[in-house]
Amino acid sequence: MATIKDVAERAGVAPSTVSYVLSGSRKISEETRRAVQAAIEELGYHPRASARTLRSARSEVLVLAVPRDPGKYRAMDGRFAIDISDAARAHGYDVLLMTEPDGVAGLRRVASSGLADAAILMAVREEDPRIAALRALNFPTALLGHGNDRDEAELPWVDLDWEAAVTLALREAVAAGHERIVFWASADHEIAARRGYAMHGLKGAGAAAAETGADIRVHHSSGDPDDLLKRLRRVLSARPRPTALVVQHLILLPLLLDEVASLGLRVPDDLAVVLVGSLPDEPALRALPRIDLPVGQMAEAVSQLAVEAITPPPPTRVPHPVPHELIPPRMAQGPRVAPPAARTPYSPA
Amino acid sequence: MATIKDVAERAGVAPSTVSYVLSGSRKISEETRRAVQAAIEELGYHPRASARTLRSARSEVLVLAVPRDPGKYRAMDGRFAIDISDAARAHGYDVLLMTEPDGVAGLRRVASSGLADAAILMAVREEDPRIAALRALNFPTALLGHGNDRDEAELPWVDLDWEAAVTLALREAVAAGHERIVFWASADHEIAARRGYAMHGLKGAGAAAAETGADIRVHHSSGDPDDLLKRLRRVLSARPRPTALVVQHLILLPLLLDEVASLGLRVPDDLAVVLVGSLPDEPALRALPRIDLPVGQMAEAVSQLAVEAITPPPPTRVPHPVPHELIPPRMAQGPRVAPPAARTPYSPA
DNA sequence: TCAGTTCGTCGAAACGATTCGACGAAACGA
DNA sequence: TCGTTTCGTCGAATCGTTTCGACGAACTGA
Repeated sequence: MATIKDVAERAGVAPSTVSYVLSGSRKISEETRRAVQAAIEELGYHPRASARTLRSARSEVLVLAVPRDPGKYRAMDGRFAIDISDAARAHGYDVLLMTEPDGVAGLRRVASSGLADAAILMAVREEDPRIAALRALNFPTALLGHGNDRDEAELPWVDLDWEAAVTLALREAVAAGHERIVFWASADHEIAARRGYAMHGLKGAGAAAAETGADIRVHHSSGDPDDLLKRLRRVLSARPRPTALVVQHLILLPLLLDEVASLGLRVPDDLAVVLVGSLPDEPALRALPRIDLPVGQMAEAVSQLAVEAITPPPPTRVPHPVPHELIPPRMAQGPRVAPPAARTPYSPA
Repeated sequence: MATIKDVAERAGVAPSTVSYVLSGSRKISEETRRAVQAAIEELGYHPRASARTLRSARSEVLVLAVPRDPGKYRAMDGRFAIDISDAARAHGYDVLLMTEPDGVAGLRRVASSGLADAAILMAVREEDPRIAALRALNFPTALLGHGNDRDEAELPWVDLDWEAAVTLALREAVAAGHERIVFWASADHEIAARRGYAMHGLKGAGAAAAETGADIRVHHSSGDPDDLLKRLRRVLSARPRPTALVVQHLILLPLLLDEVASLGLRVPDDLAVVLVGSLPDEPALRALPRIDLPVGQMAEAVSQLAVEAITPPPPTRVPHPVPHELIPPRMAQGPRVAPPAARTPYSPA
């Protein structure tokens, strides 16, 4: 493994000169620069990350805390991880995965050993102990998602405006002519845990009801497949039957659609289905009107916030506000909400 | 940030003594050990990873190269990433994500800067340039999946025995009484690229046909949703209609099932569906007989191989073989393959 | 011609751990 | 009593960068 010393020797200069060529932080003559560059190429030299980090106290690494519900896996999380990694690279950072069930110990270890320069937290929960731990270490942190926690106000975050998203989806359903709409909210346990997206979604349903005056019934989903199906059957057997279903709880969506089909209901003729917070670019979902979770945009934004948190802007006369980004929802490219079929075909007496 | 020196001062010993307490590589009196431990607790001391790495030339990090088909996202990849991260931690390693579209440059950078000690490559393709690059650097590497590449023989890998898996699935279908079975193989582009799982799957179908003598038709899937649906409709409109469908191309499975339903076919009464290589613990799939991809087991195995590749076993008289692990398939817990319905219900004359 | 700049490069210190050889004190055997 | 081990600890070198101050040489202006 070549070191900076080897490069210096081969180029006939001092190691510090090589360093300056690399960093560009001092003026170097064109001739010297060329000699150094040549030596670097010839030796295939790459600076040791550890030496750099030791000296500069910067690792150029972000740690990403992935939520772990043991036994449960959400495709969305993987997608975020990949998109965040891409976005971070664009800022010159690599991404380290933190999947330990006890995120607190893991984050503490990574943060205080200097393995990473900042953390990105996914799926923050209320009174999240990871937030407290990182704040105690004064470790730069950005959050993906937000709730209503006190601590969160002090940290930068990015989120889809779930409230506006649910309102928008319901409004579209109403605009398409639906009068009896069911909002299939987050699962019981998410609501019990007062997850941000869950609470905001419920609020959005309330707002839509008030705004449109339509008959919007809210039903909580369930994490248990059988339970979910039972509830769905009950909801769809009500008379008159709802003609549109706006779904925020998407983890079990295939199961849900399957059940709808086996109840003999055709989508969208018998039941219009609208999704809120879906995985973008999912071919399987292309036939459904939906509001995708803007994963790419959120990944880009949260990476940027994390990087910015590393070197706080110079203190100004007016205190700098902690940046929060609420992304407005928009309907995905694709089909619009289908109008309800006439309940009973028109038959003149 | 406390350093080893601070700890030493507070404990009234030399820095080296602290190091020995931490590593246990020299005998230390109980009294001193306690004093040092106390100082460590009080100061919340964590050794700097960079200093450690600089000195020891070990970063305790694995880099995981995630396959990137731009615009495409496979939930399986995220799942592997998370499971591998868990498994690596159990060996004392953290995982760095490598998602750069040009994996070669990224891996070269990480490898030769000493950011990681070994690499895990997912979705290896034939003549994979990443393999060549890493081998040129003599960088410890383990592969997830295998094909028929020359280079692969030199590197450790883990894979599901796709050939046996497909054979097993088809054999189960035959055993359940099916006589006309369609094997829905990988997509055209995967086969054209001669991906390992695709080729092995096809081979398994051939083996099953030879073994059982059943009428097994092989159809290649398509990456294009519309194309896939077109092919499916053609296959299912053949007369006599196949009674079982063994599916290896699962990315578009929901779409496929949707189409089956909208053709008016009930699963499994009109058409038994068997999956090969599915994501484990997917509630949506619990009603289908299937052979799950053993993600956890593969993640564990590939992590272990990567770690072992870092410190090669001492050379023995007989040369050490490169370890390759082919995991035997097994049907997932859940429903068995349903027998075909009698084509025409029995009706005594 | 000479003092003062500017320019390009160098040498050395520092970052924070690990580890080898050394060393004083205590324990040991003869 | 005196050499020899053994035990526990220490000091110093080392890993490979970055960066600060210094220092000749060349250039400037009077």
